[in-house]
Amino acid sequence: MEQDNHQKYNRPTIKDLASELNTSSSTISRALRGHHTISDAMIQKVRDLAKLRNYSVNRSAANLRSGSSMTLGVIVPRINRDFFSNCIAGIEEIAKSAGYSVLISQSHDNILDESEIIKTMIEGNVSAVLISVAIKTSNVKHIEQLDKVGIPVVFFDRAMDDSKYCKVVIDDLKGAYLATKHLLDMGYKRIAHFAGDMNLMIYENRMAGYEKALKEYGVKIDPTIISTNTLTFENGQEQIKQFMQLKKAPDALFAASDFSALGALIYLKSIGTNIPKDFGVVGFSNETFTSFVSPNMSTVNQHSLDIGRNAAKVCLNILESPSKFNMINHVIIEPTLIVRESSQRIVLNNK
Amino acid sequence: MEQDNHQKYNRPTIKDLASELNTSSSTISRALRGHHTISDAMIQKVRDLAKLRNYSVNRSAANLRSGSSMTLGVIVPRINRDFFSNCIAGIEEIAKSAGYSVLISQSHDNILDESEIIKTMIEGNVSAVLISVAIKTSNVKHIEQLDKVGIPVVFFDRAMDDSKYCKVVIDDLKGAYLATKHLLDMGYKRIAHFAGDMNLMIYENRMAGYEKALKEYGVKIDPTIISTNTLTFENGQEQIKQFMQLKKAPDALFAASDFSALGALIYLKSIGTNIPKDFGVVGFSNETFTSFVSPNMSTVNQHSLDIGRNAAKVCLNILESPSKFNMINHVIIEPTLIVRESSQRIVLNNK
DNA sequence: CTGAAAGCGCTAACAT
DNA sequence: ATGTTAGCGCTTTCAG
Repeated sequence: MEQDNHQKYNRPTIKDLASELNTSSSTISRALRGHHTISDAMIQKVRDLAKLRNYSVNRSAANLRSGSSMTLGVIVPRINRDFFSNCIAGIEEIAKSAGYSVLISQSHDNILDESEIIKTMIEGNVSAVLISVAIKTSNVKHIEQLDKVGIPVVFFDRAMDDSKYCKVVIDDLKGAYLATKHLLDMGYKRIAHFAGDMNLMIYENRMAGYEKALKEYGVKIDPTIISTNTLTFENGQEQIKQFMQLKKAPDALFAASDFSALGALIYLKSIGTNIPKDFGVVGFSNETFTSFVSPNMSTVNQHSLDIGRNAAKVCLNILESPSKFNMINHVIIEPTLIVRESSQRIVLNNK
Repeated sequence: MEQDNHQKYNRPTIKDLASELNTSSSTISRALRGHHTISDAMIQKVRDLAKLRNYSVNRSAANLRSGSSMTLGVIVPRINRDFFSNCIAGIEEIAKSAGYSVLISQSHDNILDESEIIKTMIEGNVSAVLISVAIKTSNVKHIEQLDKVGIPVVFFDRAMDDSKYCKVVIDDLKGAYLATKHLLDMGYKRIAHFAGDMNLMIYENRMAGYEKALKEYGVKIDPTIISTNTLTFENGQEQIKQFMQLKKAPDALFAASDFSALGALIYLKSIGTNIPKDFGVVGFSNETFTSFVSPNMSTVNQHSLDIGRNAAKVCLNILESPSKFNMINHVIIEPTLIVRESSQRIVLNNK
């Protein structure tokens, strides 16, 4: 029988395939999924027909019946950051290999959007949620909605300071420590710090690493050259301008964000500062542009792909464990320092 | 009654709410959706209880029954490009205001992934698909799968050269023309061109715009300073190196991609070329980094947010029209040239 | 304005 | 190895 124009868009169901093969829809369902109790011959026959008739499964029906969507929900502040898109790539890699789909959403660093997304994910019955929280997310009420309905949550990178949740983070303290220590080793004396939002553990830890290195080298911590909420290009430009007008201006910068570090670097160049001779800069995240900009920017590599992969693995562990909520996983990834031109000067004799 | 630990994760259904209010599930369903035949008092009562019981709708069930997912599927090559993430932002804005969700997927510029994603979207019964095709997508077989099941498709930016589909594109020819004309006006004499994949209309058109400007100024087109498939940073670096070794090396570049333009710019700086005095560079897309790099890079603004908005609008038009496939929409967005340092030199007298 | 009943397409006990 | 049956949670006629 030829295609019927009257029902051109009526997609075939397993029932249709079943009647065409004089068998039952359970057999079709099983055959399509390669169930072991179905004969190879039947599997072949069913799959051939399915292809011929252009059959595709109705996920809504399958999800409804089985109670499982085989989908991981991923929430990030924004998708156009290399860091996050790499995390997502890592998640996709592991999820796909385990038969899960990935649903990507961005909160735009907005807690209302984040809340909304979580609601949608609950409605969609995602198997688990992997989240890097919005910057202003200081309470976890909307995240607890997931607990209430039994959906596991794994935090990555930007985690809440609540040890009852699984998380995959880098050792931010160490990353910041390495960066600051490196600047000190290069002979810089007054190292400024652009921190982030102190709500977030990651920025707290980066600050702590900065302070640890200074202490270790006997350098006094000077609050006048530390600023918080300095994460964007614009904020970085603005802030460094102010710092450079101080009587005791800094001669180096460790920024918790590549973007604000870039803002500083561009400003300093515009006023004729020689980088790295007179001023050293180290950022954080290894955004692609850090290797393009001139001078190339030193930065801390967070191994974003690994963060994503590990977050997905933790997630799958939970999903496959019988008692889903008895295992708390805290994975910590080691950051590495990438030294480029912006901080690599010949060490001065008068160090 | 207190929470029952035995069924802690049994999410309430409309049936549960119905029995608690001594009404029917149809009434609950209608009330939750604000159906006009339900009294305001009842609507209030139902919504209050729903909130109290932490009810959330089961989308799988709703989709299955209603046959509509109210979801727009979006497929882009990669999400970590400002251009695409802005398009997505535009789509999200319009979709959300019309009550649609957005499902984001990336093809990684891989036709197999793209095919796979389309399959998944069909299974998920998305209402429509908005796609910017993978670079190697020269046949539309996998896209025709969508037609077969009656899912409308809207192309944006990277469209197939097949007028039966709706598309939202910029006037690439004009953008390229403006860029090249500008370089000529600045007195550059030998303008090279980094083109993209000639499968894609956008790159074909950019090439055409480049040629149009040259012809208009009586400059002969020289294939030795035109290269194709030069879209990445690395390719740009490599290619400009070769061009600069020619006997008749170019003194300017119009690149169809900001990334390859950046590669060229960085290489030229590394060999001491003075930009823009001795060499002019114009890119394409207005990626964020173009305004950071030094010298700032001139580029063509594609108005990515508008592309996304328009693509979503075209999509909604189709979905709301009774005869979904009788309207072909071709929207063309006007690009604008952004002149920055990399091409803005004092016009020489010997022009 | 509300209720009863049917069924979307699929999966999974249970039967054979 | 396959068929029968029930039902996931919702929406939607159709009837009051």
